[in-house]
Amino acid sequence: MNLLIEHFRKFVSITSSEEEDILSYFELIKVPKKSFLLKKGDICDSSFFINEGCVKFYSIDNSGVEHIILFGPENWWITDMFSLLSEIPSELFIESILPTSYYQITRKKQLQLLENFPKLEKHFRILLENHTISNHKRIRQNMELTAKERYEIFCNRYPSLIQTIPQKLIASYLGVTPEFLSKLRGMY
Amino acid sequence: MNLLIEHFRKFVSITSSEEEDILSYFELIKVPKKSFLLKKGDICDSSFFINEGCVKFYSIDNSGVEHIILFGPENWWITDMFSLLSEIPSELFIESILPTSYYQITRKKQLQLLENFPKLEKHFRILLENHTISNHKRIRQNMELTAKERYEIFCNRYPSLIQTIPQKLIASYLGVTPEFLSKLRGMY
DNA sequence: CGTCTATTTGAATGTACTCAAAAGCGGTGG
DNA sequence: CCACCGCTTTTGAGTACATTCAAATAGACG
Repeated sequence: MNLLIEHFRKFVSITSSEEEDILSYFELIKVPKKSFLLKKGDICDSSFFINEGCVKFYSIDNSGVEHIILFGPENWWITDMFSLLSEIPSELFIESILPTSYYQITRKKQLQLLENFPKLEKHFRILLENHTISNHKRIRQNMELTAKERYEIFCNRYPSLIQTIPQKLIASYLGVTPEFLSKLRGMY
Repeated sequence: MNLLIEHFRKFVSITSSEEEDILSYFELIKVPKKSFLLKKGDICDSSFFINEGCVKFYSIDNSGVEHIILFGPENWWITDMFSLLSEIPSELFIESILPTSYYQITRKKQLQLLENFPKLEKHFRILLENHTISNHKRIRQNMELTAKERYEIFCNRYPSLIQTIPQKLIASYLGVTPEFLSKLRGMY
């Protein structure tokens, strides 16, 4: 019962004889919290599949403030696509916020994987389609809703994260200051 | 010299004998401005490639305010991926803001196209990758920058749109009121 | 030319931010 | 086991960015 293979099986059928072959393209890595999978300035050459734990994908603006673009919980696929494709140094960070294990695959190996298992093209296309849908929702919500409404939606959607991660990370994801989020929470 | 075929040729090689066959999956449609390619409540069953002109992709919030998620100028690929994939009625609108011609392809035909020209899978994957990069930039900019900074970036990036489309649409894209954008522009 | 829409301007308001300080909480070492 | 340290969360006062509403002006198009 491997999470990564199960993940592929959501959209593509994989025989048990293929499993091992596919997994050989990946490296399984365990890290404690506060470990960096990617740092600003690095050229991102890999994609990551979060197997256990959670990472944050974020930027740091000119004033030194952190902005979380998205969380990568279990079962999430994450990379800095811009740096990965352009081979330009990344402006972003990927960092574990819990003890985390993840599968890493370099771009080169990913391309080989797709050569050898063309049916996986479909899998990655579907992932990207779903990701695009989420991004549009996020953009809409940031334009249409107040911080309070966004917080309520976040609580409903990620009840488990609320319990396990610091409020200031949620504030950073919602695009407000931790102080302001604290005030919102008081308004009930 | 066909824009759509040239577009495919950016990432995938297409022989001249394939051209006609590929184009047969699409329908070329011309419309005046203020025509709807998609309305809220419709199930989106097609994707659109903008050949000439420009469309806006937007939502209308509970207060009746319009929020532009993205512009689709020439050479742009656009659809409501959520509705297209889920077959749930769309919450979004796609509407021409200039006289526009576009290629339309239904989901069904697109899947057939991919069956018959599997190399196009790669093309659509790359499109989605680039789209994902743009979305992340947009999310970052909305969190990191003030309205004024976002406006300046928009002017630099889409100088041609500034000349041709109403300010209020730019305000809607930037996520500010038209009145406030007008004030920003006065501050030079 | 007249009508409709877009843009500008101004005053009052609201949402969210900054800075500062206090309170709470969790882990670590003595 | 408790005391202390560092980090997170809360609270408060003052401020800034952006909105609302209203009205005037400018532009576009039949």
